[in-house]
Amino acid sequence: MHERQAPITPAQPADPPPPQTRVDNAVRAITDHIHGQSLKVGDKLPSEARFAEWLGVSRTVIREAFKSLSAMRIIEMRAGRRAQVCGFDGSVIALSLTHALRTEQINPQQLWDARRAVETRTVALAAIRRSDAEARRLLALVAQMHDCVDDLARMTEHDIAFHVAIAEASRNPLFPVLVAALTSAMRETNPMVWRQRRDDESRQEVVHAHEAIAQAIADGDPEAASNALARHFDLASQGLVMAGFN
Amino acid sequence: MHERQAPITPAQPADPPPPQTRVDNAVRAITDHIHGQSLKVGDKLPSEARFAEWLGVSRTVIREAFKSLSAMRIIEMRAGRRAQVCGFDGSVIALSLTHALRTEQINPQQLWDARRAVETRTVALAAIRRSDAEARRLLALVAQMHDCVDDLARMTEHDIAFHVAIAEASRNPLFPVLVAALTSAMRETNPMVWRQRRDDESRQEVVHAHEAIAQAIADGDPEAASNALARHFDLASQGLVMAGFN
DNA sequence: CACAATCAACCTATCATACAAGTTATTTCC
DNA sequence: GGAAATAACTTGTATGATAGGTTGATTGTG
Repeated sequence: MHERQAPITPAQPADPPPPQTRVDNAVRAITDHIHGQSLKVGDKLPSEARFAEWLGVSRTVIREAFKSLSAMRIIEMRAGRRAQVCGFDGSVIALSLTHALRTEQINPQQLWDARRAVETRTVALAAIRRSDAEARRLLALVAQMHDCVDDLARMTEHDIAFHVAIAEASRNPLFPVLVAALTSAMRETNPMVWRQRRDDESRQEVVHAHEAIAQAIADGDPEAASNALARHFDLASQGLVMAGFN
Repeated sequence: MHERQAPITPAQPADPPPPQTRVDNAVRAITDHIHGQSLKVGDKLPSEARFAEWLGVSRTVIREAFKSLSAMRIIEMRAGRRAQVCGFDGSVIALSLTHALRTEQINPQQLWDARRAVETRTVALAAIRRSDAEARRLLALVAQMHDCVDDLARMTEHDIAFHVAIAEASRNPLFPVLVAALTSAMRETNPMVWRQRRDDESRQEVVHAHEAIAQAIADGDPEAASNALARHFDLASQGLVMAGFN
C-alpha cells in the first residue's frame, strides 16, 4: 500500500524516458560549447565537420543537432556560412502556442487571459517608463487603426504592433517577446471574433478602447492605463463569447 | 529624403530574408498535414519515407524537418515507431529563456518581473478557483519546504512545484506552462541568490512568504494572496540586489 | 596605392544508398 | 486460444558525392 498524494498532474503512463540518441548528445555538446565559450548573439560556431570530428560522430548527426537548435532559434543557419548564435525573439513561443491552440490543448479564452496578466503589467510600466517618442508612437498607431476598420489583415497587424509597442515601452525586453508571442498566436482565431462586429460603430468601439490605453500611457497614469486595458479585454472577451468560444 | 518614424526596434541591418530551403518547405508541409487532418495529441504521423515520396525530396530533408518539429516539441520521435503529435509543455519556452539569459539578452531581474506579472494573476485566480484538494496540496508543499532550507537542490524543486501548483489551481492550462518555463529558466541564477541568505532565520523568511501565499489561497482570499505574493517577490528582488544583479 | 574582378578554400544543402536496431503486425507452433 | 518466432516496417546513423553559397586571398588594373 503505497502512500502518495494525489498528483494534480495525472502521472502519465510514464513511458520510460526515451533513450538519449547521439543527436541529443550533440545538441547538449553544442549548447555547452556556446555557454562554455560565452558566445553572444552573432558569434560564429565551428563548422559541422569540426563538431563531427570532436564528437566522433557522422556529420549527419551534427546536422540534425544544428537543425534542432536552429528550430529553437538558438542558432541561425544559412547555406555557405557558419552558423551563428541567434537573437531572442518570440517566434518559438508563438509557434508553440499556435500548435497548442490547433490541437485544442488550450483555447483562445485562456490565451486572452494570459495576455491580460502580462499586459496589465506592461501598460502600467509603460505609463511610468515610456519616453516621449514612445508616447507619440502609440498615439500614432491608434490613429492608423481608425483608417482600417474594414481591412482585417491590416487591423490585425496594427493591433499587434500597438501592444508590442506598449511592451517595448515597459523597458523589459522580455515583455515585447511574450506579448508578440501571445498576440500572434491569436492570428488564426482573431478574425472570427472581429467578424462578429459587423457595424462600424461596434468596430470603432474597439479602436476607442485602444485609444484610451494610449492616452493613459501618454498621460503617465498607470492606474488609468490598467483600467483602460481591462475595458479592452472585457470587450474582447465579449467578442469571444459571441463567436462561440467559451 | 525618406520620411520615416524612428522605429523603436532598431531596424536590424535587415539581412535579406534567408531563402527558403527544402527543409523549411517540409516543415510547413508537415505542420499543414497535422493541422489539415486535425491531428490531436498522440496521433501518429505518416512515416518519413512517405513524406519524402509525397514531397519529392530525399529522406534526409524530411528527417531534418522532423527533427526541427521534434525540437519544438510539436512532434515526438522515437526509434522504430512513427512520430506522434506531442503534448504542450513549457520546456521549449524554458529553453528559449535559458538561452536568452545565458547570452545576456535578458537578465534575472527582468525574468522575475515577468513572473510577477503572470503570478499576480495566477494567485488571484487560484484563490477563487482552487479545489479543496489543491489547497491542501499547497499547504503540504510549503510544509515540505521547511525541511530543506539547507538543501539547495530540493528547495529549488519544491519552490518550482509550489508555484506551478498554484498555476494549476488557476484552471488555465497555459499558466502552469508559463510559470514552469519562467521558473525553471531561473535554475541557473537562483542558487546565487539563495546563497546570499546565510542564516537560518533569513531563509525561513522566504519559506514564510510562501506560507502566507498558500494560506491566502486556502482562505479563498485573492486580495491577500496578491499581497503575499508581492511580499515574496520583494524579498526575491532584495536577494537579487544582494547577489549583484540589478 | 586603392579598388575591383577573379579564384580558391571552405561551408552548408541535398541526395542516394546502406545497414543496425527498435516496434508492430503476422504467422506459426504448442 | 495463447505464446513465441518472424516478417515487415520504421527510425537512427554512417559514408560518400555533388551542387551551390560565402569568404577571404590573389591578382590585375587604373
